[in-house]
Amino acid sequence: MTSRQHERTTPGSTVGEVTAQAQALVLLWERADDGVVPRIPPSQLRVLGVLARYGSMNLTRLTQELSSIPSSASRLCDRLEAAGLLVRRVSPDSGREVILTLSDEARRRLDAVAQIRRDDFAEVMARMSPRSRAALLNGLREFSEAARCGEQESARPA
Amino acid sequence: MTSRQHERTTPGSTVGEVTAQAQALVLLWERADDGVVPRIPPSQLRVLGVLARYGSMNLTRLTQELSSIPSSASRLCDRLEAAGLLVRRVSPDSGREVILTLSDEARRRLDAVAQIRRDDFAEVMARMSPRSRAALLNGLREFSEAARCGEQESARPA
DNA sequence: TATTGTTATACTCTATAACTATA
DNA sequence: TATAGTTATAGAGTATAACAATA
Repeated sequence: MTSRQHERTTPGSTVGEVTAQAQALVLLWERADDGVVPRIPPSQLRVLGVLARYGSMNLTRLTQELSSIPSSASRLCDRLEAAGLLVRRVSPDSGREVILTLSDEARRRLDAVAQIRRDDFAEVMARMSPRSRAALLNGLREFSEAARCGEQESARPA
Repeated sequence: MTSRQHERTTPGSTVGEVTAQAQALVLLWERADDGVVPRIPPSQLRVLGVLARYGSMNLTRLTQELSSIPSSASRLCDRLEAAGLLVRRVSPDSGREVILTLSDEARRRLDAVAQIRRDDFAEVMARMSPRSRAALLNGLREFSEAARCGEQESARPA
């Protein structure tokens, strides 16, 4: 399993170039997390991000999304609940499941992070040519689409 | 300071679209960190990443790069040193400064993470058209260049 | 005296293991 | 009996404050 089929269809040099050039974008993306006040620890922010992307879910699902384990996720939820960022309630369908939901305050904080991020990106993109901005947008759109398509079979085995 | 000049030169809708579509790339990027075995905690991996990008540095510089404080960074270095991933030695120029350097083992581990990342990206990019891959690469190149240009003045104030 | 870095203490984060409760 | 989740306990991560050593 050291070599894969796709490495014959997509030149490794292009893949290597993309990952190398993507770093600046990733660093700028992550920088926004440090900018929100009052500060939210990275682990907690990650939980909020998962819930914002996929909606309410139970603890088992959250555990999977975090590549974590139930006890760690449960502790995280303890702190988020204490901070008023998360609501935990028993599922109406199954008495042993818990439904995790973002609080309104959590949504406001996530909006703040997203706004910081857009400001950071706007500052960089203002220095790009319109043509480059369009290339970036289209490239990212196709990448997102391709990532969505492969979401099912590409879940990394435990 | 609620509205900025660049928002008049780059349409906010494009910026919003790019940040929205960039998420899939960022998530895939970050996923590689969970895949390295034996596992390296995110904070430690972040330190290694900083040292790999900028080379050896003293603790004050590392603290700045992490948006952290000296005591936290020093503790992190304690654990990295104990794990054999980092070498701490007194600077030959100044007896109160410490030079932090990656160990060979750290470089091997970082290489492993990078390889996982390239494999993940290759798998997604194999589902893109050559044209889209080229657009993505060029867009990211321009973005990186623009980010580098603005690095000086855009350091967020403490 | 200012700068560089470490240490004391306390709280947050994560994992292993043991546990409770529901299906 | 298996599944969903929580609770000990211990080690990793982070910040505030106090400290030692060098410039």
